[in-house]
Amino acid sequence: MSNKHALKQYDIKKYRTPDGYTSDICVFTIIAEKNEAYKPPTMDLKIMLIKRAALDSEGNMNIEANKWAIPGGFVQDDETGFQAAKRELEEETNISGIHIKQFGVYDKPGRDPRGWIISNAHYAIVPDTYLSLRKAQDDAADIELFSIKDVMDLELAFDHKQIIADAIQVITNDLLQTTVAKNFLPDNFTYSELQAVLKTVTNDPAILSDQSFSRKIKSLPFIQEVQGKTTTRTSKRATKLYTFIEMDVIKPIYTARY
Amino acid sequence: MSNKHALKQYDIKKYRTPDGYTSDICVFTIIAEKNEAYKPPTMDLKIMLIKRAALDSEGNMNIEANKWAIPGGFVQDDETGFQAAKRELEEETNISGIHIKQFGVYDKPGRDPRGWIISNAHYAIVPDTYLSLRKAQDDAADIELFSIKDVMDLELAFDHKQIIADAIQVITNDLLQTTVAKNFLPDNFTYSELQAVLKTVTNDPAILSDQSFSRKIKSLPFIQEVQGKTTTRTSKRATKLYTFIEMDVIKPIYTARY
DNA sequence: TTTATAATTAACAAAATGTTTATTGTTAAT
DNA sequence: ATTAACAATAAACATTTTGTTAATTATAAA
Repeated sequence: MSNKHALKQYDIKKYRTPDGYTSDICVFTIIAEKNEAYKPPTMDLKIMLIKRAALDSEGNMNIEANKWAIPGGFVQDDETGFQAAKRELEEETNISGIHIKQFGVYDKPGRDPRGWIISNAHYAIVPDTYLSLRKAQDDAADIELFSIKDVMDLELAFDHKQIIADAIQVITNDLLQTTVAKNFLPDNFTYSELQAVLKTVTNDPAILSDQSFSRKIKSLPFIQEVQGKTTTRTSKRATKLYTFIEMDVIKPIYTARY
Repeated sequence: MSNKHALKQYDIKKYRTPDGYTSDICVFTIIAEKNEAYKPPTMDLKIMLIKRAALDSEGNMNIEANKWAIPGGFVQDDETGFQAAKRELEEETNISGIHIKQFGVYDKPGRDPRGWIISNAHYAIVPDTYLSLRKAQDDAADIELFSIKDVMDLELAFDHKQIIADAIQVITNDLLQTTVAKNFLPDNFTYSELQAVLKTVTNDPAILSDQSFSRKIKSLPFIQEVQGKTTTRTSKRATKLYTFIEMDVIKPIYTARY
């Protein structure tokens, strides 16, 4: 078998090559909904979509026109899909340091009517302020934030419905099982701000309960209390601030409580 | 920006296309090392590698010759990378129903000297019996199982060292945070068999302790005791058997104990 | 001055875990 | 036939953690 394998690998021209390689990005942001003074925030997880134009630059009917789609573009031959995602997103938002993670490949034959096009899919976490700003600047008819509760009801281009469904699943897992939530928060945050982020993706009673969560946060090894600094963002009373510690955390499902 | 985006997507011929799209597979198996009668097994997580031939089918020097590599091959234009992985693996092992999961894309320019080749990487879980058999059948000089503790010391082809390192990280996470361990086990297994699988990737004391683990397994919602059936595989005394229940499990790191 | 309210602490019962010590059932050795 | 060995459990109990409810604190706003 390994000879067969070697043969296959060698004879490169035998194989048809893809017609394109794109990098696509599910851009998530969390907006604070009822952000009243001295109140803990209520948050909602949103995804940014762009509306495909009716006509292309040459005045012809555009493919998948008027449908909502995730942003993306072709990967250049001097960059990785990850770098392409980063480049495109930084062009889009004018900010750097965005958290991006690759989560899937979409390559089903026929997924794009223009040819055999491989999509390398990423998700990105963008602080709310940037996207709200961006939307205000542009005329913005073609860019919109959708709640993850609503987005599956839209008519979406290509196989983007599947990509988005997968992205929501992955970011939900990551928010709960990694420290990626830090990318939705300021460096120093209150327990209720972290709690609000987690509440966008879980109903776990231990996270929903203020008393339990504010007690628990003190014993988490990947979170540290910031000494001598408080805020009144969420309460009239000065509130303790916390910060994430860089650390890999893996907790087996076999040792958890049910 | 969305116009720029639409333009980019339309003008497909402007972009260089990849020279190839491959599907590569890190094949993991767990072999029971000291499998004495009436003893709980001691297991070791292994990865299957193939040795690249010195010469190709035309008698020329092969690229990356004599180095160890993960199996893989080109994706055909009528299949997905996932299907290609499945096809290649089934050709290889002659078994079906293998658990396969996509975990990464490797597309760094220059990663393959033959051109711009995108690798879609998967990991597969194969029961030990099959691979041992296979190895015995072939002359098998070119196929070998390496312990994940040793594999990083080998000279590996292309960027396979990175791919393997990532695969080990991913399967470690998955073994602990999902029910994927079931693919290493018979349908009905004892607590010590499951424990042996988990011990290949963790030192968590709650998993290492026989008493704790055998007590805990009864309360896990995704594992069920098999009524009226026992085995003496691991002990002289008849031992209870368990089975996995199909179920998604997510346990937040924010509610775990530390 | 009072009210309202977010954050936090206190208190305590209930549940889970760590740990040590028995018990059980069976094979293999004497 | 008896006994030693041993994996799998169960039992017991101290310790830790959690769920829950109630109090306390601090401060803006009425």
